[in-house]
Amino acid sequence: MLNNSQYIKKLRNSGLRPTKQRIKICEVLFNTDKTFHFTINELVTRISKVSDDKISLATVYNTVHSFKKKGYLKEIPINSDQSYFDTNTSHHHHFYDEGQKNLIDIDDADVEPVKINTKIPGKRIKSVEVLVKVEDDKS
Amino acid sequence: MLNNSQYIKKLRNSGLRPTKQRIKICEVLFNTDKTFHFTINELVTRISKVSDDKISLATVYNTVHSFKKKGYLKEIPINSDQSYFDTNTSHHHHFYDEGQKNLIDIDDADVEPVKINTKIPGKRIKSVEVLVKVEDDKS
DNA sequence: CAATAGTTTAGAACAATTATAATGTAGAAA
DNA sequence: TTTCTACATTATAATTGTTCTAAACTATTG
Ligand SMILES: [Mn+2]
Ligand SMILES: [Mn+2]
Ligand SMILES: [Zn+2]
Ligand SMILES: [Zn+2]
Repeated sequence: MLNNSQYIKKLRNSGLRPTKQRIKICEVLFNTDKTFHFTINELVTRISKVSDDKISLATVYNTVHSFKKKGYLKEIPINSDQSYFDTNTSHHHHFYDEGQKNLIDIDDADVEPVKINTKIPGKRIKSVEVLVKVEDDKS
Repeated sequence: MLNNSQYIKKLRNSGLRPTKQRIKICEVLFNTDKTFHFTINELVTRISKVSDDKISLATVYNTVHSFKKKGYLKEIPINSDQSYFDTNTSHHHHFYDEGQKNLIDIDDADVEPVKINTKIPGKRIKSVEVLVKVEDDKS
């Protein structure tokens, strides 16, 4: 929930020039109370809804990738057809409804620490993410 | 670790005609002690190494998809670029080394039951899978 | 056998993503 | 302010993984 001048600062601090395209994408992605998940095409649609002048598809891809590199977005491997991105960059988990193709956050606090009783020599754990697949409860 | 006539039975029992292509793919996928992960292209390579006559790419795709549908393979969402498949169809978890793009099984017994302290109304949990990202332990 | 439904195949089509190369622009230097 | 330059955007082409098509082939049944 920042205003444009704050996005400009944020971009500059990241070493990214605050172009009008990047600022617009910041607004669409971050100017909201709730975080959300999106595909590139969904993002393009959102952008076109709030803005008259269009941003080229290449720029949307470029921007999403640089935001991911800077840590402002996470990529979520759910579907091998399309990349899903997440504006929630905190450590968290997901419910996924394969039927509805619906992805819902699970707060890290709502998952008790996962104990892994094995390890790989020479490797250290970087993150532990839980994916909970759900289905309709037609009991 | 079955022989051809057992694959033929298995295929027939699944309602799949035991063609020589499907039998060959069964051999490559299941005639081994260890389960493994693969992409379609890696499978095509494996096939061409053990066989003179080639199986068309379309058939490899078709077969992998029907085996997945029959429950003989699982698809693993690791990478949004390419589909990864797993000949280990038991419930288990994964270590993933993003650097080496290396995927290693974690036995279900090596992960203590994951407690999720939240739920979605009207939905029931179908599975809980843990992805542990690892990196080089350069300490 | 002959008939038929299922299968394989080469290649076309498709969709997501990335590369290209020309044009535009933000920021710094003059 | 003007100029310069590295960075950014864009339209479009290229690439890649995957699916579709429709013709040829084959396992199975009668
Ligand atoms: Mn798929
Ligand atoms: Mn990707
Ligand atoms: Zn999320
Ligand atoms: Zn596995």
